[in-house]
Parts: sequence; structure tokens; C-alpha cells
Amino acid sequence: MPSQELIRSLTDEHVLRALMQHRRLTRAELATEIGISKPTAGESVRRLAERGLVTDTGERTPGGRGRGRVGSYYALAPDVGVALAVVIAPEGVVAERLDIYGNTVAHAVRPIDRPTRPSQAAEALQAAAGEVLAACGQPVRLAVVSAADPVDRATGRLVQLPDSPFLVGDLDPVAILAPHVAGTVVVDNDVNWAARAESGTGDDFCYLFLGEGLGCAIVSDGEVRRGHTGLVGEIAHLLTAGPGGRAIPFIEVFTELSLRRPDSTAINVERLLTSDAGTRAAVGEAVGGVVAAVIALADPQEIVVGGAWGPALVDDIRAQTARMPRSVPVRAADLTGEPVLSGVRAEALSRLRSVITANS
Amino acid sequence: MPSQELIRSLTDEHVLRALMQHRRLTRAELATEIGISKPTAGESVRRLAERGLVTDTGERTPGGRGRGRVGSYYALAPDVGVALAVVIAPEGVVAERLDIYGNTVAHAVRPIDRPTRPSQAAEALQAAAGEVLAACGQPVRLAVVSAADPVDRATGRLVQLPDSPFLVGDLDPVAILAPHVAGTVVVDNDVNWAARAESGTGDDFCYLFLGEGLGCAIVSDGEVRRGHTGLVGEIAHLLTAGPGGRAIPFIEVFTELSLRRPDSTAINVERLLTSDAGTRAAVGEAVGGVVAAVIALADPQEIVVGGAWGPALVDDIRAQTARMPRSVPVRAADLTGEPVLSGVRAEALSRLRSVITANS
DNA sequence: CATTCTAGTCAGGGCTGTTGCCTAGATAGG
DNA sequence: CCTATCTAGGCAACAGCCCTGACTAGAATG
Repeated sequence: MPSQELIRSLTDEHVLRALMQHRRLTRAELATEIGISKPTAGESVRRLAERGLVTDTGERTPGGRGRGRVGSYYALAPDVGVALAVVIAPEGVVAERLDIYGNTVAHAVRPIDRPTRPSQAAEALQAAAGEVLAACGQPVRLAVVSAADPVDRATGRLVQLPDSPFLVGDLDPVAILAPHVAGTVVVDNDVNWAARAESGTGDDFCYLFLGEGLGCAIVSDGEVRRGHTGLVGEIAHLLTAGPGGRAIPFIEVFTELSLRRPDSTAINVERLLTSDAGTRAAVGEAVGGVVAAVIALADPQEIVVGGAWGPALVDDIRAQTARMPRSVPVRAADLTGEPVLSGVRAEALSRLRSVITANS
Repeated sequence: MPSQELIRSLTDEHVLRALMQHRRLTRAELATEIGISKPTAGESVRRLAERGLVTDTGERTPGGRGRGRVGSYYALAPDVGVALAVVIAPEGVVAERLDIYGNTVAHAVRPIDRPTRPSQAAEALQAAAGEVLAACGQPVRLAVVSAADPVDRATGRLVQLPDSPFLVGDLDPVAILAPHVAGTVVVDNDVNWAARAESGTGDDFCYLFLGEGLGCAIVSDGEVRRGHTGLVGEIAHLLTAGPGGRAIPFIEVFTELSLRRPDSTAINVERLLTSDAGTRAAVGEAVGGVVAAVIALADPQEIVVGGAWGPALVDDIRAQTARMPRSVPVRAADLTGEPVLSGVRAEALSRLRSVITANS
């Protein structure tokens, strides 16, 4: 008997998923949509309404549909819950409140000074989250956070790695957001979220991020891989070919080419973009070494290059990779829209829906 | 009603799994083992017996158990099917027939000459498989094959990569074995299978294979990652630090150190193992570059070093990795037993069990 | 030989879902 | 304005799966 209720919860889950997709349906529509009988649909709606997950919207089928009896439209209860999506970048913090349909129902931005004043990121995060969740009236079921720094997988804290620009500053998003959220706080770095947004492309690809910082995301078998500590893709110390063909860590290439900001560990993007052909070729060769490592260890179907300067040098990179024994297509990322925010939103929505359908 | 039968098939699957684990059980034992009622257990056994998957062994509970009525022992039918496990290495082909309990019920070996005469590997494979499957009397439900060469994920064929020793020779195991097998033929390289055998260690680790050929396996989130074409871990062309600190492909390091066999692309293991400290340090540095790439792109919890010469140089490798910004424990593989065959057996058994429980 | 104990079966019932039929309630058309 | 028509929803009957509790079968113990 204990497994008997499994099938009922499956029915309820189907009903909820259908309502998430179609917003409002009559019981008859639910039955045909899901492929169950009308009495079963009616029973499920009754149960879900009793639990407060589904309500009669009061709307009735418009007469235009035909002649028959009017049906009652049911929809998810207006207080099923929302998700918080947050992007923490050096330019500022963006927070959004997402409803169960994936709509952004609130949006807040807080700028951050550069270089970051200690604790300013925390304040900005606090403020943006507070603004977005003010007078929400619904449970905040989870938060998904992007940070422009490496993230410890176990704790969700930002970690400072040697020689990497620490863009956002020391921060513990979980601790800050936990009081606002009645559920999980998921934190990962921006590159991984951007890769998730691009993930429709294929099941095995690599997103190479080349901007002020260096990073990459590896999508393998359809999932963004994070590794044991969450530091997959922190490629600053990967050995590659530097000027003169010497093997040096990737980030050192930029030091030797005088392409790093003197006051920080970040790469000077402006200077890189205006540099001469020889410098660009040297950078291309260094990136080529990174690509060789990615091909050897991740075997992607495609390599997507993004970041502030990556797409501009995609030809130089391609010139290197074309000569390699195992060649993989390299293309610039579509810079349309905000890939990081898209990835965060997608994750937040899918998790929110799972949470709501799960506790059956 | 269509989903009603789902729960019944779940029950049947539980019964089958219990019989796979315990070999023989009475209906009452099944009930308590699985946590279902006696009538349900009886019904399930009746259904499975009708389908020919389960039989009354004729054995009865020995009187020693107590006073009560004797019970009938049921077990999986003797013809539920077997799996074929094959390891194709330069030394020869090993084929095994595995029953549903994971026992090796037949074993055959066919040597291969070195260097491999074309088509000899195919003949050896054919012969070993034929011997093991002769007079089997049961359906061969699948085959799992290891080959000591890179394997194309889509086709299962061995692929010759530039500069890698082609140990086994051109071979299409799927084509050869398909006539013997009434199901899937799974092919992967030996390093990946060895890693699968070691996979109890942790969910994220890397198995670095350093022998005549160079390879590695990446286990991420508990699964061996194969990549788009199945060539994850083919590290011969990964850029690393060669003698004099120049960035060259990993395999070229051995060329420059005169550690490759003149007549082939393989590494001269004997000479490497008897080389001076300077050479070993140079090799250690080169491996250190590979480890840096693995850490950057896979972020393993641990790096396991195996292969003919890897474990002997583990101290030299550790000396390099200890200096890296992100350090990961490096240890030599436990060379006890046959890790490749263990991994192949494990995969074959788990797939065989899935196949038998699945078609409910 | 009676007692005791356990495997297996049977009857009854609960829960889930389905089919088929009916009612409610609205439109469309003469 | 009234009737035919058409659809949403409800009701009753039924089937499948499982469970509980009681019962039978069959052996060892003392």
C-alpha cells in the first residue's frame, strides 16, 4: 500500500506541471492534456486545492469556445512561491523575483564601486534582495546566485585563488540570503551559469571565458560539471605556451606581455584589444594551449569563446587550434542578451518548479 | 489504469533484484526482504514464473530452520541470460562469460603477438568469444569490451590518434561481437574501465595512466566521463613543460628524452624506469603540467596514478604538484588484481541486471 | 500423539484510476 | 422565445494492485 500513493502523487505532479505550462485549465482540459480521465483530474484538482496549491480562478470558459456548459478555470495558487535570482558582478548586483511561470515580477539593481570596497558587495546584495522581496506575500522557496568569482561547491562561499582577480570580494551569499529564503541557496560562478544558458547547443561543449579574469565551463553529458570543490574551469594556472614557447601558467602569459593591470591581478582588456598582431598571436597561442588541454580532458563537441576579449581574438585562437591533431570547432559566443542572468533564471525556475511539485 | 501496472512492475523488479542478491528465497522470505505482503510476493513469483524468469528450484527449506511448514525456494531461471566481458590488450584477449550473480562461468585467453599482426586481434577476439560462449544454452544479453586504445563513443571502433601507440590495431569489436550477442555491445578504453573499478574511492577523481601509452580517466559526479567522441583522457597532445621549460605536447617530452621506442610510438618503459634522476625529474615536471591541467579542468578530489611506470615516479610527480597553487593528493593505484577486468565485469553485471529487470 | 511453529492461501477491504451515463448550463438557430 | 446541441462536470459501477487478518498445510519437537 505504501507505493499506492506514489501513483497519486504522480498524477498530482502532472497536474501541477500542466498548470505551470498552461497557466489555467479546466478540469476537462487537464484530463485530455495529461491523458487521464475526467474524474481523476477532478479528484486531483480537489486534493491540490485543499492543499492550497491550486485555486479556482473564478474565470469561466468564454462562450466563444462553443455551446457547451461553461468550465471553471483552475490555476496555481497565487502564493505558491517565488524564486530569487541574483547576479553579483563587479559592476553591481542584479536581483530578480521570479514567479512559477518564469516571469520576472521584480527587478533591482545596486551598483558596486571598482575596486570593490570591502563589504560593499554584501551591502549591495542585501539591499537588492531586500528590495525585490519587499511586500512579496509569497514564500521565497529558493535562491540561485551567480558570482563573478570562483565558488566553493560545499559552502557556496567565494574563494580567492592566487593570481586571479578577486572581482566581487570576500562574500558568503548563503549567509546573507538564508534569512530571506525558506529553502536552498545555490551559488555558482558566472561562467557556469552562462554555459547553462547556452546548454541547448549540445550536450558536450566548453565555454571559454576570456575577460578580466580567465575561466571556462565544461558541459558534459548535458550537465555543467563543477568538480569536487567547484573549481572546474579555473584555468589561470594551467600550463600553456608563453612568449618564446616556454611553458608557463596561462595567467603569466599576460604578465609577460604586459597585459595585466598594475594595481590588480586583472587583465587589461583595453590594451589587449588594441595590441599589435604579434601580441595577439602570442595570446592566441597561449589560448591554443588551453584549448588543447580542454580537448584532451573534456573532449567537447564545440568550444564557445566568450568574455570581454575572447570573441575578438577568435580568429587567432582558431589559427592555433586548426593546426592541432584533434581539431574542434571554435566559435564566438552569441552575445545577445545576458547569458549569465538567463542561466540563473533557468536554474531558478526549474528548481522552483521541482520544489513545488516535489513536496507531494 | 495504465499507470496502475507501473507499481506491479516495480514489485516484480524488487523480487528479481532480491533473487539476484540472495540467489534463492522462499515467498515468505521475499515478502519480508522486500517489505511487501506475503500474498503480493506470491503473486509476483507466480507472474515471473509464468514469464520464465523465475523457477521453483525444487529445494525445500531444511528442517533445521525450525518446526514450521517447509517452504519452496525460488530462484532466477537458469536461462535468464549471461553477459560477455572482454578485455583486449596488447598481450592478448581475455573473454569471460558472466552469469546474473556476477560469477565468471567461463574464461578464455588468446595471446596476441607484438607487434600486432593486422587482423590477429580480430581473430583472437573471435576465438575467445566463441570459446566462452560455446554450448552456453542461454541468451547472451550484452557484451562489455575493453580495448587498450582510444574508442569512438558513437561507433565503438578503435581509433588511431597521431603519435599514440596503436596497441591493439584496427578493430571493430561491435561488428565482430554483434553476431554472438542478442543486445548491446559496449566498448570503451581500458583506462576508463580501470577507473570504474576504482570508483568506490570517491565521486570525483582522476586516474592517470602512465605506461607505454598515456591516458587518463575522469570520474566526475560518480560517472566516468567520455566526452563527445569518447576521447576524454587522450592526453598525448596536451601542452606541458618539456626539457628546458619549453611548452611541448606531453608525448614529445618522451621523444626529447629519448624514451620512445624507435620502431613505434610507444614509450620505452624499461629505459624510463632505469633512467637517472635528472630524467625522472624532467618526466615528473611534464606530468606535473598534466596534473595542473587536470586540476584546472576536472577539479578531482584525488589523483590516482597507474600504468607501467606511473606508480614508480609518484614521488617525482608529487614533488611537482606540491608546489602548485591548488594542490590535490596524488597516490599510486592499488595494483592488486586486475582493475580493467574488474571494471568491465562490474559494468557487464550491472547492465545485465538492468536488462533483465527492465523488460517487465 | 498433541503441540508448536512457519509457509502459503483465501476473503475482505482500501485506494487509485477508468468507463459510461447523466446532469447542468450555456449557445445557436428557427 | 423555445428547442436542439454541445460541453464541463459529477456519479455509479468496476477493475487492478496491494494489504490485513484469518485460515490451512505440513513438518519438527517433546
